Amino acid sequence: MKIATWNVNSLKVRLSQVLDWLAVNQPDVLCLQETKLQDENFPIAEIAAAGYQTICTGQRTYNGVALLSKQAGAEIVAAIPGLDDPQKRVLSAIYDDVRIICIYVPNGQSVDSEKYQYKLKWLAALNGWLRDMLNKHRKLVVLGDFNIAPEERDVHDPALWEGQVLFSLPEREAFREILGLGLRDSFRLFDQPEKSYTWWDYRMMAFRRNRGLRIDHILVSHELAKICTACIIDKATRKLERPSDHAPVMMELRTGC
DNA sequence: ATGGCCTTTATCAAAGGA
Repeated sequence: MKIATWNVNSLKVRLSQVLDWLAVNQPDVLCLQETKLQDENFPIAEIAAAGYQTICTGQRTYNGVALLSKQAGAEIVAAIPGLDDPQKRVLSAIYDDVRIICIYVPNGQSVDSEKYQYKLKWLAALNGWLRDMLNKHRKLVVLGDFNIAPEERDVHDPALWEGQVLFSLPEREAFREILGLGLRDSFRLFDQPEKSYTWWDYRMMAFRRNRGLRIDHILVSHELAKICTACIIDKATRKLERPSDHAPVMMELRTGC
């Protein structure tokens, strides 16, 4: 079972790239963030023609998440219970017997902003929800754009980023606490190339210079970590014309189907 | 050096992203 995540930074702009990527990589489930589409404008027909079903929850201009899958998802959840949040950042369903939770964590803007406080509050609510979900689902995947680089090796220039949003200690601590609930960072279950990142700024030729951050993650419960066989970042999409600033991340499980 | 680039929108300037 192949499960992937990709912040596409507007599905309207990136639809042809997503369809190409599905055809080449054949994931069972692809989780999208920053679709920036209201549900009535979602390209369900084009995605169906490519052999994928859609579950989406979107809003105009900002945010928006979706699940594209070969098989139908069940028991859909589209918000963190108990968190009053109009922003569309969460979507979850069960595929086969795996509970998949797609998230788009708030960016935070800067550590002295209200958006940063919202980010920390959002992460605390996510933590509480994941604790409940892990109690109910031994086979659980949490993936998406976390907007957090967990460790120094996930940042091209840790000294430059020290204390900055995406790498500040409170954010990294929130990430660590989520792992502490009983999740593993699937990317780090395997040997990986040094300086592996998932996001590069559009400016300053950041991709060409590999000045990036690893902020998109696929976390797996301990039961799934035992059958996880690979996790890769697909940098090829970042070289396309009009790329998303994020690359897809894909993980594979040795499952029965 | 506080910019740079990309996307969206009640557009031709500003906000948000990361």
